[in-house]
Amino acid sequence: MPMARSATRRAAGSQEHDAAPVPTIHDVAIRAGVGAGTVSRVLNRHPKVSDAVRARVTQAIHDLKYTPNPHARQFAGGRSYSIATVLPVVATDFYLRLLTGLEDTCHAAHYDTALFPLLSQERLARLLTPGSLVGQADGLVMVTYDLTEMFDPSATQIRQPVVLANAFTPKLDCAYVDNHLGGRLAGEHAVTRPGELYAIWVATDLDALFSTRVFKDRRAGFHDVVTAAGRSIRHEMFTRYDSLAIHQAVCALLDDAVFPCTVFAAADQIAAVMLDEAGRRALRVGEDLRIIGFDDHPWSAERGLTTVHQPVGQMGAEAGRLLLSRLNGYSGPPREARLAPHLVVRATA
Amino acid sequence: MPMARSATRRAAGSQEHDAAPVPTIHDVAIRAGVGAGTVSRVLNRHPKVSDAVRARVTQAIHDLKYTPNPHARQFAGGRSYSIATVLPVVATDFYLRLLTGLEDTCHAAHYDTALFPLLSQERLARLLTPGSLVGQADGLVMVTYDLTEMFDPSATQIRQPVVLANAFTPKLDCAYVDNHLGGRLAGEHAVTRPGELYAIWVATDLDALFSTRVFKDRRAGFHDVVTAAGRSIRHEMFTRYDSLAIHQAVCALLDDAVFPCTVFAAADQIAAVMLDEAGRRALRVGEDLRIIGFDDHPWSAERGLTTVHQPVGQMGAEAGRLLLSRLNGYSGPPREARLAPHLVVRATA
DNA sequence: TTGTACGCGTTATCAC
DNA sequence: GTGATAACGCGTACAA
Repeated sequence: MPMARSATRRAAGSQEHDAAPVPTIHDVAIRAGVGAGTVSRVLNRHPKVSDAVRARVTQAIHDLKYTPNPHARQFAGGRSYSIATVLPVVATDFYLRLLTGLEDTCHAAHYDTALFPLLSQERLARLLTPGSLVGQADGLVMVTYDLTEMFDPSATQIRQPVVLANAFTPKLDCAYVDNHLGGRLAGEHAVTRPGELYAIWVATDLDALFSTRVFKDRRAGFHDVVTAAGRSIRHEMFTRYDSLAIHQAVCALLDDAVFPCTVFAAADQIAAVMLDEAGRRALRVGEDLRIIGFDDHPWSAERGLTTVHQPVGQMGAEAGRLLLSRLNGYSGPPREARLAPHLVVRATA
Repeated sequence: MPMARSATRRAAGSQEHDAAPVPTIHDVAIRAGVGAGTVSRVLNRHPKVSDAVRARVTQAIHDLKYTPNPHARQFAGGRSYSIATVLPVVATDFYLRLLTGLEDTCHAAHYDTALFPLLSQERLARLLTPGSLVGQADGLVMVTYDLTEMFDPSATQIRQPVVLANAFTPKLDCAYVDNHLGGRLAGEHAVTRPGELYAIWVATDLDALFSTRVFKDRRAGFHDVVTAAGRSIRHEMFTRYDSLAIHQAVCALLDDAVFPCTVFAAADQIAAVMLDEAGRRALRVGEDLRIIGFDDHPWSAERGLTTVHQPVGQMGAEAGRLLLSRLNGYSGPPREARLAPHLVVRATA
């Protein structure tokens, strides 16, 4: 007869406070005057539970401050209700928007998410091993970089479903923005403006660790349209995505630009720096200097930036949906959510 | 009689490949011709296992590519062998060094680590809840920010031992560098140099979300020494830790600096930008302009930067050691590892 | 030194 | 609609 057996469990090495017996599903069942199975059904939103019982159980859970033991849960053949997200450097608006979309979707389905930033190759290798915490998640989202490509499949011990966000491969579910189209949209607008054309791109892959096609696609799209219009780009700059490097590239471009001109900056972050610098140089933005960005971050509207809008939050949400679909049993061929960007014309171009 | 029962388990929603039955401890036991308990003992480095048996088991583990199921492991009353690290923005040399030290120590003890970057208040609140992945770790390292302070203890559902790295509180185990001493060391060197004194600090706490005493301590130490020497700082700048903001602060400082002078930059990152800008302005570094940094990153030596060396990797390692000690049963009062910085004199000052 | 048996908290499959 | 009960994989007494 199971009684106060819950009073036993205690995390190893807990600081001092001895009490705080972690309540179990049985404790809840007793307090609610039902069986453990019923509590489980309430927890898992099983449809066939009477409202009265559901209420009693919910109340008991609340009273006892009961939280299901995630390990026991996963262990019982169920799932851990956790999703691992592997992504590059975290502190940018882009990833913040993407993660918000992703997490909102996952949390709505009662999944928790953990972030695994890509810091080094060595760390990455350990990440993709089944013993690691990534291996314990029910599913995996890889943002911007398709890590499955970096290892031969036998070494890659990934057992969970994987979806890619902001990247594409035919082998996996993907949620991504059509960057080639984005480049074309920028190009179509740019060629209608008078004067010279310039562009600043983000140089990735410098350390050859990871690679993404995002900026290549934007550039290809822009080139296609510009060429088709019989125009050419007077000068293209490449910069690391670091605000000092961006500043230097912007200055270098403006130093020997011929005005009037239109600049396509492959990211709003770059466009913003160029706006600052243009102000410092007393250039008339929208006349001498026209600027088209890419991203449409919340602050882009405030600054009057003409830019290519990316539905970033939606991309995260789609990635979440694709993964949840797999977790709910879908096992067909890979699917994709290709999202279309659109141009937002404001004051700068 | 347990046989191929392992052939049953399968992650929900796995992509396609049906096979790959995940081996269990029983499979290993059978292959090695021993009991399951013995395999467990080998896994947990129990001393009383004969070398011969240990070898056979190890071989079987290798052959089967067996990995213990972490959930089952934790569930059986053991530990999950995972440590959660909560930290601010990740992509700086500082955190890279710290994490390296921390992870090396933890991995040596067969613990895996997961990173939880602090992106928003909302995310943080969910992090500290027992159901979240952070709650599943055996222990917790909080870097730079003491998150336990942000919530009243009843709401903070942290059940695991916590250690602070790069921060201090008397309530918890801490590994930190004596930043006040670091500031004093910089000050003592600075006052021996001719000319004016300047300083650039990092302004934290701007959004009042988190707070750290790190830069306050450096400033206080520097002030103490400068004042005691009967000197004063001609001008102090504050900058966000973002390379554009840093660049602006550096330019502003140099724009109306009186030379010769000595500048204490509260982080090497700032000192490096100042070195760049000084070169651009053709200032003679080490004569017109003397620069003292703080951190001593690997690249600081190459640039000849005089700086306060912080043993960052060691700080991470000490944090790991303190946590492992708790996990191994220590339950006494909080302990601290206070590490001493030291001045490294090179060409710039 | 090694094998056996039990229990950890939860979900799922039965009967009812 | 609900309550028993059998797994799930591993650690660990306890017996040998």
